[in-house]
Amino acid sequence: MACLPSLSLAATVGLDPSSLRSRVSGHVSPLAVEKPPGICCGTNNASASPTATLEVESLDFREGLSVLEDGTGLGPFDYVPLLQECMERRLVSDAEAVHAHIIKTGAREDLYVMTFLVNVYAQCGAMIAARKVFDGLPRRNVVTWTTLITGYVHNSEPELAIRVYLEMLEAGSYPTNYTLGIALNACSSLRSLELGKQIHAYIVKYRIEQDASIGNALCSLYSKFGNLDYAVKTFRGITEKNVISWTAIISACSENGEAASGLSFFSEMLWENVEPNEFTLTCVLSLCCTVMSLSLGKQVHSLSIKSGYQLNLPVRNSAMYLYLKCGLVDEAYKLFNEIESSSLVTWNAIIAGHVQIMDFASDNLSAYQGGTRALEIFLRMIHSGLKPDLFTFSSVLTLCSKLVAQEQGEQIHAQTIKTGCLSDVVVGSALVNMYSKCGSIRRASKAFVEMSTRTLISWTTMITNFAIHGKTQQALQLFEDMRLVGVKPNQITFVGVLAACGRSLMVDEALNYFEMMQKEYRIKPVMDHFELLVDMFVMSGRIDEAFDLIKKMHYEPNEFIWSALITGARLHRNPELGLYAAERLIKLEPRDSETCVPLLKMYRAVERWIDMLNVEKLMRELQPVKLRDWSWICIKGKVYSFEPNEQFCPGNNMEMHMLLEDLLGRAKTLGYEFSGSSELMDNEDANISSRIHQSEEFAIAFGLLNTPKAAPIQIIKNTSMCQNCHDFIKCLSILTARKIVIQDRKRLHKFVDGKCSCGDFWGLL
DNA sequence: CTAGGGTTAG
Repeated sequence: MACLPSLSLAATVGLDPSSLRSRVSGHVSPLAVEKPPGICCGTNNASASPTATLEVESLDFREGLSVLEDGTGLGPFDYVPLLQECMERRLVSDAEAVHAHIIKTGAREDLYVMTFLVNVYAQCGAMIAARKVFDGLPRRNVVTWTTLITGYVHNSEPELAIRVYLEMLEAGSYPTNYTLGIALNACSSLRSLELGKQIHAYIVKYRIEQDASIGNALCSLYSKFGNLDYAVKTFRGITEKNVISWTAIISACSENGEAASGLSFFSEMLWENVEPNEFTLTCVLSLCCTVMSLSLGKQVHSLSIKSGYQLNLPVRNSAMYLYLKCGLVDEAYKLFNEIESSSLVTWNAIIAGHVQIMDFASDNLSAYQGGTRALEIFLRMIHSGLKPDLFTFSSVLTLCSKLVAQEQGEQIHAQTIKTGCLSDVVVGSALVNMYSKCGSIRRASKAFVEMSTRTLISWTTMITNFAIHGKTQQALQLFEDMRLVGVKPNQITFVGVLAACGRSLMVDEALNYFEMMQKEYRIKPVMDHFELLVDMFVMSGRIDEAFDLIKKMHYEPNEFIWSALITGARLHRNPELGLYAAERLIKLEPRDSETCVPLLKMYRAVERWIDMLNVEKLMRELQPVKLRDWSWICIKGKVYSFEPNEQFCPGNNMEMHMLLEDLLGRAKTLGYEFSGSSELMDNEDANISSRIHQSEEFAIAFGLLNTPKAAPIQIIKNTSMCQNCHDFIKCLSILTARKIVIQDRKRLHKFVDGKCSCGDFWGLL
């Protein structure tokens, strides 16, 4: 067989395993038994001591070279320290300098040195140079071949790696366990299970699965193909498990969403007295982060310091990320600032961490402050000359969606196009979400249509966002499209679908989908689904059905559900049900002051004054954390925050007040009426004759004064809007001819020409 | 042969 198989994937997959086997018949022993001394350590002249030569290690690299210049009659091993230095510095120019020198002194006759050189070029990412050196060699051994294959795998060229692997067999070299390991790795990068299986068959035939190098590679191969059971089986079969075996199985668990199993493998590993290395620790720290176990994470972190890995970058990145996500922000910053040569991953981690804790910060205020900080960090990162990648873009787009920062989001959109990152599904999905959350459903759906591939999350994002914008038909249509394409919806998809139905009070459809979710897709309903359905029943005046559903839940209903039922009971004059629900709500010790408002209204309606006083007392206790009303606006990458009746605004206070008073006057001519404070929590101020400005009104005024004419005004608010402001802002959208977008606690409001996209449920409540 | 950072809801 003179010619090599073609490079195409089809051809490599179609490779006949017998062709592999035939080459080794009669040669089982070297394959199964012989362990090569290593890829970059010597195979020949192993007795010669590579380090006992010139003392170049203490010298500067260039000086080292010049020492060599002066020397005469150098042996090949004189190059070893220099080549080692090259490996660490990873500079092609260094490698070239040494290479030239090697040619000059004739050391190129030495296979060990030349193999090392191939490895150096490969580590520098210079695969063309590596290949050239390789091709120029008069002879090669299996280590040389394996080195080249490894280089291709590490430089993301698995097709070439496989091709070289086949060339090697062709040339009559027998793979070692290392060669097979890296070849398996190439298969997993290629997503070629077929070829992997062929190599596996070969491995099984020669009974070398128990070998650590091969077993480890198999373990991670199965893991990458989502078969954790096989990975575990392979791991268990390895006779002499090393640290790498343990790390491989732990990371396999991590990869397949089995964080808890990963952690138990880790503890088993410690029981077996196997010492974790920096790879293990990094992976375990990330598992602690997944399960949000700060206490375990702290222990693992101190273990890594004790083991001498405190300076290892991945370890530090993981620890930093863990502390940030568990709320130890100062601790995380300490690590961040101490990292000297921070990598892109470091920056990505601190940005992503901030974005994620926005969801579960103890109060909204600190969440948005965290978001502000993340935006600053991102801008600082750009300023320092680092190039953002897929990870950065997806996090920052999500950040923009949470900050309702469209201007910033648009700039990032442009960047993703320029860098080619937009073709990534995750980035694409994040972009869709960003435009929608900034109030532009049109651009969101354009971005969605332009995606070349879509995942479950992409579809879910778009469906949910149609629902948020009140586009029920589009949401449901898209859901059907998604099913047609064969993508299986998940729990969250149905949250979007039910929300879409709820928005249009399509009760029957909602119930159909609810049933479909359970019967056809075997998805257990969670609290979110019940909340949406109860809400829909209440809005439709079907209180009894709401209560029936609550009784059927196999969860303890939460405060939002009782609160919705209370509202329904009050509106539809069912005091008994209302009082019952109130009792249940109070038992839950509501942590959210907004759920108490319906409670107060109901007690007042049935004249239960003592109960009312008690609830008010309860609310006063909650007040400091929850009731403070804040709004934010993001302009040119800066976030400005506002409180009600702002005394010290970031802008010109007087100008903002005057503008608001003027607008208020003109709104009245449009029929706006101030109906007293509808917020019961502001009861003290309810009698004050002058109108109180809520925080979002200041934010709008600031936006009007500081953005170009006709630019949309985009705001976030940590509490729910009151009806008063809602009416007023409808007028503002006419008076100022601007689109005004407000993301409040509960929903997205998009005010255009006096109308809001939220569907105006206010009248009902 | 083994490691760190990303997207959807509430």
